[in-house]
Order: sequence, then structure tokens, then C-alpha cells
Amino acid sequence: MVTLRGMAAADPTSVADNRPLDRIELGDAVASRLRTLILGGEFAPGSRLVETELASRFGTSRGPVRDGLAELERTGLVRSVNRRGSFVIELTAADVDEVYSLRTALELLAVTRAIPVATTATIDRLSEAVNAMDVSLAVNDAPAVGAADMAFHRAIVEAAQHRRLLQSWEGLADQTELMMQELSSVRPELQSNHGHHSELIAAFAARDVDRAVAVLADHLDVSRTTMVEHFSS
Amino acid sequence: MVTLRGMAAADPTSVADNRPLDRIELGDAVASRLRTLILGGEFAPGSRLVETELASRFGTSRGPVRDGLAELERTGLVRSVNRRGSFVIELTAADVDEVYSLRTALELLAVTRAIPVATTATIDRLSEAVNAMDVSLAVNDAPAVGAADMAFHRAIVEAAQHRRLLQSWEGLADQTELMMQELSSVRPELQSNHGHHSELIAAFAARDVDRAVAVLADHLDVSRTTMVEHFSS
DNA sequence: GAGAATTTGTTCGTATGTATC
DNA sequence: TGATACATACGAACAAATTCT
Repeated sequence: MVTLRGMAAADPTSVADNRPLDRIELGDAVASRLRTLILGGEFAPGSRLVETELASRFGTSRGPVRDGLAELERTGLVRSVNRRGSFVIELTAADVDEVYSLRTALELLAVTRAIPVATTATIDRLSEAVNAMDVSLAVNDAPAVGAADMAFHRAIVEAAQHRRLLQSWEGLADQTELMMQELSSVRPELQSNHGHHSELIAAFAARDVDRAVAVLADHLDVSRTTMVEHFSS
Repeated sequence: MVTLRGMAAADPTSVADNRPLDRIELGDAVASRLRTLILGGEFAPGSRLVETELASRFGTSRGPVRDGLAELERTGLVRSVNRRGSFVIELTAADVDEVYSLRTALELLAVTRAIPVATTATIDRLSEAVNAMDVSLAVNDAPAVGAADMAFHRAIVEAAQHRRLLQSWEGLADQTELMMQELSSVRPELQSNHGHHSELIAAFAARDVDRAVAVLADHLDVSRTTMVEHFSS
């Protein structure tokens, strides 16, 4: 029977985001906590993620754990094989190349679409992200620097107001952050390209798409080179 | 009632999707068959997808149905809201714009990376897809034309040998095919740009990246314009 | 607005497939 | 290679939330 309930529902993404933690579905909570554990190094790359073990650790049953693992598989942090289980991804130089080439394509599209619709609020958000990065740099908190760096890039992508673009980009964000953690734990001095970030904000303020594209492409290329080098050795 | 498991066991060779159902998990089977139903118009855009109804239709429990719905949510064909259920997406002109702008960015990256590593096998696969499209055009099988068109573009993306690029692109393929079905059911004469496809193959054969990028960008822009126009009215 | 019905989220038991000794 | 242990895939029932009458 056709009911009236099929009508357009509210935007699910806006519902899921800022909500008290105990109201979130367990599957999302599992994904969130497991993500933190992986990015924090608790589960090293290649580790097996056993459903029953995670279920008892998080105090739920295996159902929500399956949901959470599926979500993290979507973001690329976890890889699942039929009947064999789930594992934390292991990153090679080829993976770094894939992530950065794709991020470049996506973020260049993002600035192109973002600048024409940017407001002062957009600029403010970018500046805040840079400030947060400076603060974390000052206290030598490498994980926080990486997170702030990604927040900066996320702000650019969000400014494009392009749902599918953001979704694709999010499929690379966690993997990028994992790379950053791995790099900064060995070579903490290689973090940040503060100059690039400021230049990019200036290009946004001037609504100069060409310059923003050039700066961002250069910025990502520098990062990519550093990363590829690290993961090749 | 024909169950997925039962059907696979009874007659593994001739299933509706010509895929070996007995070797894949039920969740994937549900996703595959539900995708065909949606793209075939059985479930119209906006339709509610009730887990219990799908479970009885496919002869499984709700577990695999949930897995299948999650998979189709990943490809963008289905949208789920916490505690409210899953729905077939509804496409607006804004969605068309998003899909095509993102597809353009992804497929331009694809040709750029594919041409340097292309072999004669790559060219063959592209030609086969064009031939399949011609055959379907000759017999006025609109859904098959759309499927063959997407197979052509998929061949380009696969040729880039870039896992994450393919994954991102697949998040748009089903949505594009849904658009094509909706368009061709109303304006069947608007399908195909055969000239563009041949030109693109020529550019591949000549290893001319610049020309391939130009042709593909033009091709996608023409398609986008047609689509946006249709979905605006 | 309250209660009933429907539907989703969750839990747990069972069976099958995988890995190991 | 064969048997055993273990983890995942699936099914069925319970509980909570949303929608409809």
C-alpha cells in the first residue's frame, strides 16, 4: 500500500552531526570511537578487527559493530573481506599517490566552486582553522596539528556547498590523517605549510580563483612529495 | 517464495542477474537485485524502502537487507535516515549539476592517468562498449543504451588503475544511470553522442592527453546541459 | 493529543565458512 | 591432509521510536 510517509524527509546529515552522544545510533558511535582508536595508534595498520572483541569493548552487540565497520570501510580506514573479517588499512607509497592525486582533483573543484559563493563567514572559518593549527604547533601537539590541517581543507570543501563533493572528499580525510600521524611520529618537524594556508585565504578574500587554484595545487604537491618520500622508505 | 539462498542452491547457473549468487554474500545479492529494481522503475524516486517488505520479497531476514541498503546508500541510490527508514533518492536539477561537475573532475583525472598506461586491450574495451551501445541503439532499448554508455565511461576510469578514483566514480554511476532512465523514458531521442565516443577512442590511440581531456570535457558538458534542462522543467 | 500499529534498532542463538595445528 | 577452534553471516525475537487513526 502507498502511504503518505514517503514524502521528503529532513536532511539526514544535519541530523546526525551535532547531537548528544547518547542519542546517536550505536553504529555511528562505534564508528566514531573506533576511528579515534585507529588514528590514535591503538590499532596499528594491518590489525585485525574482531567483531566480538569490539562488541565487548564498546559494550554493545555485534550488530552495531558491523554497522560501524561498514561506515569506516566507506571512509577507507578499514577493509573488509567476506567471511574473513575486517582489518585496518596499510598504506603504501602507491596509496599515498592515489589519495593525494584524488584529493587534488577534488579540492581544486572545491575552490573553483567555493570562491564565487564565499562570504566573510567562509574566510573566518578558514582563518580559525589556521589559528587552531598555530596553537597546536606551539605546544608541539602533532595529532592536533594534523587534525587542524584537515579541518582547514575540510572548510574549503564545505564552502563549495556540494554534497557529493564533500562525501567523496570525506572518503579520503581519515586516510590522510592516518598518513599524517604516521609521518609526524617519525618526522615531527615536517608538519605544516603555514605560508600556503595564508596565501590561500588571501586568494579567497580577493576572489581570485586562478591564484587559489595555483596555490592549492602547489601546496598539495609539496605535501604529496613529502609523504611519498616517507612511505617509500 | 523464491529465496536468494534457495535459488542459488537450486539453479546456480541461470539467475536473473547472470551473477553467481551462491558465492556472494546475501547482502550483496540484495543490493544487486534492489539496484535493478530501482533502475528498472519498480521503485520510483522517493519511494520508501521498508526492510521487512524487502526481506520477504527476497526471502531473507532483515540483516542482509540492512547490509544491502547500506551498500546502495554508499552508491547514492538510497538515502537512509536514523529511525525513519530508507528512501530512493529524488533527483533535482541541483543534483544533476553536482553529479556532472564531480564526474567531470573525476573522469578528467582518469583520462590523464589512463592514457600513459593504456594498452591495446584498453582501446579494445572502449570499442566494445561503443559497439554494445550501437547495438542497443539499433533496437531502441533505452535502458541498455544507458547501461552501455556508463560501461564506456567506467572503462575509462578503470583504465586509470586508481582504486580510490574508481570507488568515488562508482558513487555517481548509479545516480547517473537513474537520470538517464528518467530522461530516456520521456525523450528517447536525446540519447548518445556517438561522435564524441569515437573521438575519445582516437585520442586514446594517439596518446593525446590534451585532446582526450578536451573531448571528454565537451562531451560531459553537453550531457550535463541536456540533463539539467530536463530536470529543471 | 492519546493510543494503536507499523517499522526500525538491537540483541542473541545458530550454522557455515576460514584458519590453524 | 584431517580435525579442531574460531569468527563471521544469517535468522528470529525483543524493545524503542515514529507515524497513523
